[in-house]
Amino acid sequence: MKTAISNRQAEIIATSGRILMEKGIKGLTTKCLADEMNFSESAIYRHFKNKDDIIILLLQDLASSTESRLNKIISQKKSAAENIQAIFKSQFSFFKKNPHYVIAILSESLMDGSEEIKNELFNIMQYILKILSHEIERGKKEGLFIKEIQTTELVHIIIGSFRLCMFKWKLSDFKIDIEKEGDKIINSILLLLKNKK
Amino acid sequence: MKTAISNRQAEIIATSGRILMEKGIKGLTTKCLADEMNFSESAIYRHFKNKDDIIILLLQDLASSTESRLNKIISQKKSAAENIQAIFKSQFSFFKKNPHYVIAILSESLMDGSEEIKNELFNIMQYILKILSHEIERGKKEGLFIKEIQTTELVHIIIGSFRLCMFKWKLSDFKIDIEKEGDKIINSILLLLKNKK
DNA sequence: CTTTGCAGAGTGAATACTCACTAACCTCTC
DNA sequence: GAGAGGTTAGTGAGTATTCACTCTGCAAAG
Repeated sequence: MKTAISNRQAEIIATSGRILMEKGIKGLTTKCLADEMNFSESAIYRHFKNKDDIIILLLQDLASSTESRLNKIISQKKSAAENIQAIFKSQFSFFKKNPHYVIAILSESLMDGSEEIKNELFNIMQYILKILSHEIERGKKEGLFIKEIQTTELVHIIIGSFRLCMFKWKLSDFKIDIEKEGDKIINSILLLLKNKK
Repeated sequence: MKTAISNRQAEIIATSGRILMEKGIKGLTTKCLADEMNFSESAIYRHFKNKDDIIILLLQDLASSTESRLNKIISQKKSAAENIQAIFKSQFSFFKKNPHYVIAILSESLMDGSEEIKNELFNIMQYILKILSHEIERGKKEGLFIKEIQTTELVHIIIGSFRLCMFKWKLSDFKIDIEKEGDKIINSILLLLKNKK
């Protein structure tokens, strides 16, 4: 399905990322993209069918990089708590290096957009949900996490906290130290999850 | 400061709410608003300086109704846990009746919009933050909530969970039973907050 | 001589907002 | 109680701008 990405396409999605950071979703227009690429608007359409396809490629990039990154972590088979911590740390450090993805993930305009884009966003969310659920179940079986609360709810609380971190970070124009703030939240959550003996 | 709202203005913000539900933020255009009001686009400007002012009034409505609603709850001086539960229940039942506010609250386009709109959204968030912090501090003093985690983090976790509820609800096109789902989350959170003796 | 990569000019649709104008109504005065 | 003067709420035709996207043509590469 996935055709190889040309150099030019890679450049375009990289530039799109930069624009996302500088001007937000609304700033990501074909005109702006062409300006930043130092070529004309019409040149874009030599490399992409339409604007949606640019965003889709960008999200596919995020999806595949997220999956390979997190799969590596959970394959190490440490404790559930350690894995969850490692997942969060990895997410925060990755987004710190690539904050433009946060703009895409939190964007309602993308969510309201084309069906394909929506699916890409869903896939990413579903994947995170899946591995978090798995780790929590594992933690419960190990007797480390409280069993009184359903996994679904725990995952909800974790993801909600994570998203709010991202949201606050974006609101601060990415000036907050997200790794520091994120750490605080992970540790608090892990403390809450701990089984009361 | 606040001048009295005319009937027409009230009608316009009510219609805006309906449009928000039917067509989302993107659908809330002056043309659409005029169509739904059965008058011309220009007539809007007899009642509002500009489109932003319509949204500001809508958010001010939300703010004042939220404050009076929640102030009543916390003034009853029940236990912190009961208050937090009542706050959530009140929020969920209010939003169930007025789901269009959820669209406004979760909207990034509004957040990226005018400074005044952003301030309105901030005020609402700040208010919720304030009363939740207060209740949690109270719960800690009463010895009901765990003291090992800072209030800031606990509030973050609670608000994050709440926002994710809203987000999922909106994603489902408001088909999920938000009061039921919300209840589950409140109870889980309150269980987590409980002091481990 | 065909494909690739681009430029330039343009298109149609949408958007928030303005402007000149008007019909209906209210109130005061003679 | 009839006109004068003013207000209110509306119309319809526009404006400037922005947006994604298209069409035609051109130059270089293979």
